[in-house]
Amino acid sequence: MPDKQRVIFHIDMDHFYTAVETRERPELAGKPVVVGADPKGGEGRGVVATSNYEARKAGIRSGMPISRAWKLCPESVYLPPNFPLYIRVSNEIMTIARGYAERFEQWGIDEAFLDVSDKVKDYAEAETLAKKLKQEIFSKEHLTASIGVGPTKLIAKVASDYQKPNGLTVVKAEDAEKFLHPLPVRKLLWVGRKTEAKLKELGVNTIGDLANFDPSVLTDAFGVAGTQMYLMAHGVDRSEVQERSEVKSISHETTFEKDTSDAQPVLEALDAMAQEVSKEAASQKLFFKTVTIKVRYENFETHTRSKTLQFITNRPQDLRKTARELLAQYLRVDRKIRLIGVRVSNFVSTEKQQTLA
DNA sequence: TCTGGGGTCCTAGGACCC
DNA sequence: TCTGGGGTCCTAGGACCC
Repeated sequence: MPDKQRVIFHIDMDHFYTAVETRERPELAGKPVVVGADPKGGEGRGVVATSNYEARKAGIRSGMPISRAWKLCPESVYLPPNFPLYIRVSNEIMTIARGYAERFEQWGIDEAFLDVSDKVKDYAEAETLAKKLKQEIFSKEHLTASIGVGPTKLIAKVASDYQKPNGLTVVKAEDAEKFLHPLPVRKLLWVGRKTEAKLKELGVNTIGDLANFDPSVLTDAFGVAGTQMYLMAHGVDRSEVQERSEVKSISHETTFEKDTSDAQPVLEALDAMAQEVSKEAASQKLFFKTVTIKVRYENFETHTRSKTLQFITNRPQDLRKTARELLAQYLRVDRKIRLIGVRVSNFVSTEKQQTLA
């Protein structure tokens, strides 16, 4: 292979939550299924986590308000997420996939990057290997995956999304720009809704437009991200497939069923979340220094406030007290609260703590 | 359309230290 | 007197990912 091209897989499970639910409950097969918030007859708050392909035919998409999904397709089956189940299945799949890779990087619950450069001698072999991985997952888990194969993480990621479900798309380095350029910029990693809108104002709609744009203008408008975007549009992405290191923060947040300016239920929810979060930290043997609370008012205005303690702790009473202090200024009779959250970060693990001691 | 919950990373200003 | 430069940490907000 010229220039020791890398070979990277991006694997993406097809409509993961609904696929797992349908596997567990075969009577759901063929029906539109939505996993997410309780629609409550169209009055529910929250969003769609995943919809299967039958529900997508009705226009239902991830991230859509559940009330809108209900209007589009009330006859769909609506299920609450069963995360313990999804995590168990995810772990099994990740174990299978990890076995194919020299280096492995999990990406969310149902995606992963694999560096298989040393496992194959060319892209034909890479394609065979990807098929084998899909096959093994299907025979062991009865779930389908889409895989993208490319010389960089970015290209593999875009490729896995190119044909879904149950897809396999292989893009060699020499075909990368031809593959990317017709696609909308939104397909690029890190180009979300806001960035897409700003690019549109500049007249940039496709990845090809981006590749032909003045890179210094992009850097002025977007900083380092602008430079990265320009390189990505040319298929350049030097980032490595890297095992995720330890967790950086632990948080819980909750949206109230009804917005409230009453302090009591807000404080009760805060205390309960503080309890949960400190328990989670303790179970991972982590001590934290920084506490952050989050408040969202009914108009969606969102604030965070954090405090770094002079000591490390994972005691629930320390978290509760700090969280209450941070929240106090946001409890106002004239403002209704929609959501509150608690996060801890700045961890010191027990091992490190022992070294310090 | 009316917007979850769990995360990561970046930016920018200010404090503080040498 | 009217003022440095570099480094690190803290804080608040925001974009993005699944």
